[in-house]
Amino acid sequence: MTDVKSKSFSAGKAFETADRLHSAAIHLLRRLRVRDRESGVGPAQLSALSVLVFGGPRSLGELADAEQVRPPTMSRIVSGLEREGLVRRHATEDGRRVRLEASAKGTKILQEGRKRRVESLAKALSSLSEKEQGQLGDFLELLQQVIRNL
Amino acid sequence: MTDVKSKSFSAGKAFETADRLHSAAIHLLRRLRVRDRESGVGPAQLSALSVLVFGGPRSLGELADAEQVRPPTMSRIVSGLEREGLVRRHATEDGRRVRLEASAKGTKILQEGRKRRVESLAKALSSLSEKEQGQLGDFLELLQQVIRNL
DNA sequence: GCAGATTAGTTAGCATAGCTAACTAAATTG
DNA sequence: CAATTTAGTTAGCTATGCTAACTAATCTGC
Repeated sequence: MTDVKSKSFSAGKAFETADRLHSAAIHLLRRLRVRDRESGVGPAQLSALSVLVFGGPRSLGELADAEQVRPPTMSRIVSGLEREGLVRRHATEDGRRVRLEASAKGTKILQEGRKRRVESLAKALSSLSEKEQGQLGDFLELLQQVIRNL
Repeated sequence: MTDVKSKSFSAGKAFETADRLHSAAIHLLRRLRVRDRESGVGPAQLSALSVLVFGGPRSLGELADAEQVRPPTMSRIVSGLEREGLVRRHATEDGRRVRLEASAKGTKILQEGRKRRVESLAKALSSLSEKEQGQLGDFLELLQQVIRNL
């Protein structure tokens, strides 16, 4: 709040940017959750399923790493997905590892969720100019880079 | 993925933007949560406290609206904040309503959390050029607008 | 001015999701 | 082949989300 000029990014600006990013992420997810709940699949399950659908099969540990959660957390998320028939466990040569794969049903559910999400988003985006919509894509590029470095 | 050109925002692009926003929000929060956990205050509590600190005192219902959660959910979040002495309940003329106010301790804890968050974010932002850092602020403006319309 | 309706908040009970600690089972290593 | 390491699960805690059902206070209409 004080300290107006530092090397390249003022402390006040950084504080504000951090808070706004934090708040924006929280509120965005709360809104999207409303639509996602229609699928009967929780947000963590949906996100994990998305990795399997778009990134292909992998082990539980790899999925936990991709989702930045601990193995026990991912173990339970996968149990839920398996119970609903959205993901299948397969044995591998390494008897400790499991190979997780999205089922056809899981892929379908995920794509339906995407459809609902995009409906909400498209509606929200309609208030932006075409140019701004393009900028949003650039922003996401930047944001993804920031998150990777976080 | 097909349907390359629609009126102003192709379906494929909208799908991708929706997914990327969704995924970015999830992963951003997971990362920030790591630092926020040091405060011993959960993410929902921190977000609610932030509204009281920066937006001033208000009723439980108003806070629930601001945070986009149901009253019972906010009631419990506030109970946790009160238990830790970060928020105080005051009576109002309307006997049904409570006036929620951040305590000095709550304000201090929030600002410390901000500090930790901005440390992480500043580190992540250091990989961006100065110009990109400026753009990030502008794009946040856009994102907040999208969320308000969601 | 009081009976009934409305409004604010809480309580109870359920589910998901995060964690650590402690366990099992399988593979690797010396 | 014994000891260590690695992969995953189970158990148990906390926090957050919801709906349904409750209490208490205020407002409305006659």
